[in-house]
Amino acid sequence: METIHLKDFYQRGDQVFLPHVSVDCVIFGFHENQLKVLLLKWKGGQWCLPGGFVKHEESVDDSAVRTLEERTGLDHIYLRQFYTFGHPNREKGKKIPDARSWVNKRFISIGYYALVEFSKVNPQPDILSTECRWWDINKVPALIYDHKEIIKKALESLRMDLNDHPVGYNLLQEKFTMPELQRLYETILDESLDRRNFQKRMLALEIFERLKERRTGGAHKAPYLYRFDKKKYERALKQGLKQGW
Amino acid sequence: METIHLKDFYQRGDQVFLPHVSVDCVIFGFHENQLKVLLLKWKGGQWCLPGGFVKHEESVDDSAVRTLEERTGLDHIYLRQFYTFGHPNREKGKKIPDARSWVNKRFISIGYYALVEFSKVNPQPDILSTECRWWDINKVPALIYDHKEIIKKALESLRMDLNDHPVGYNLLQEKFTMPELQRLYETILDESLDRRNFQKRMLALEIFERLKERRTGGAHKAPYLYRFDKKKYERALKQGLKQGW
DNA sequence: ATTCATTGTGTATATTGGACGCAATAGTAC
DNA sequence: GTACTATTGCGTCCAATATACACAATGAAT
Repeated sequence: METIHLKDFYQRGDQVFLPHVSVDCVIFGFHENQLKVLLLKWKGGQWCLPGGFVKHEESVDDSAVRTLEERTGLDHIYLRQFYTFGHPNREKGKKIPDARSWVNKRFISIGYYALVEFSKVNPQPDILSTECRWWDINKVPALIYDHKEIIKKALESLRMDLNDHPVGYNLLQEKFTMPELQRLYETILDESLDRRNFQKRMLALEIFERLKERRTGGAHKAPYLYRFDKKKYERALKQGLKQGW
Repeated sequence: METIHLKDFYQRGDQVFLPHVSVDCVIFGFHENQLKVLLLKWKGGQWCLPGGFVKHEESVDDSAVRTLEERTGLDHIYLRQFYTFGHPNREKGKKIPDARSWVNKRFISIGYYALVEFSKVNPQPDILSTECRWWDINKVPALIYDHKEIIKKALESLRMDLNDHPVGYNLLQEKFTMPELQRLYETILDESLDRRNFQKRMLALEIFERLKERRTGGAHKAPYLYRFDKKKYERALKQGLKQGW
């Protein structure tokens, strides 16, 4: 994409990308007890979700992965498709410089959300934007199109998924404490949880490994550090990780 | 669609429909204690899911609704988008008569599943097919493209949704008995449930109205008839219909 | 050494879920 | 009509789980 000139992109992008189909990514991060989303500042001045288009021979998933890698500098990101947005007027107020461009048509957008380790991300704008940075989930600015609705639905999906898929650790550093994991859950779910019951519940999943290290430096008793244990996780999955019925 | 000639559809359908975007519907029915799906016999001879294309000014949801109404003769059907399929080779072996047609390109397909009352459906083939009929979910024939995978994912989604959304009644007639509802759940979930606990659990939802009538004619004690009560349902939804956390 | 917020672990209670008992009932057999 | 049988409606008991809460241990600050 870097080698494509903007003019070419507008005029002949449809030779590379499928028309009418786009991908939008809601990239979640967690920093200073706040849930964040990564947004781009569109050259028109407004903010929007990082997204992209699907190459003619590329899978939609891969398109999302490519967008993610380009915006964050990371790979192997936790990614999940959650909904496809297809209202004909979802891009109300669309303003594309080149009126005749293929980009100036109606688009169906496939929504993905991603969970990333905040501190590792190196935000990079794309060729259509001038800035890329984190926003507090409660303070996102006005966004183009239906992107606010997409974020809303992504958060709802994440909350639902959290019930039966303990994926929250993807938002934390490799080693983390139970209090840190709890703050994360509380922030995502927007409610406070009992410290002791939370710990019991998480440990009952048997997908974390407790290290001998502790997080020192805090003003009080040093909590243990934990690490996600993929082997334990896969074993737990096979046993059926607590689901309905 | 009926007024469109097949030749026009292949040659100029892209003036009406978005290229590269399709909708596939997994229509579930329930009959004689069997879960059924409605399939079409493609003119090439193979079977496939009922589906369609999205008009330029039409929402994707509406496209699914249109397909549903055309294939079943019903409206106000319970419908849910569950996944979008976007692998570039998902239509391996595609054989479109007109090789140059827009239909002969790659398609992204948005998957919906529908729950319908079996006895009310009047199956209708579309212009690309010669036959439309129900198939037992366990006996579906070879299907084109990735349609078998789509059915599989639809069933998984239905099973998941059933945990927190008691939508099963959509598959039954207006009045039904608890044993009938239980057979339905057992069929969808593919496991047997305790009769008494099932009844307790369903009635605890407080979304059904028990009628004074009973289902007579059976060889034994006549069970009560129940009916879905939308007002109760919406009240229950507001109270939070049993979810995690 | 004392203080204090925080952590690790445990218990007591309430709620839910699953296994099962039993009387009532609608048809069948005689 | 009477006895029989499979099914239904309603209930109880026990285990599993979830929730509320108690208390000692810890580590930095004073």
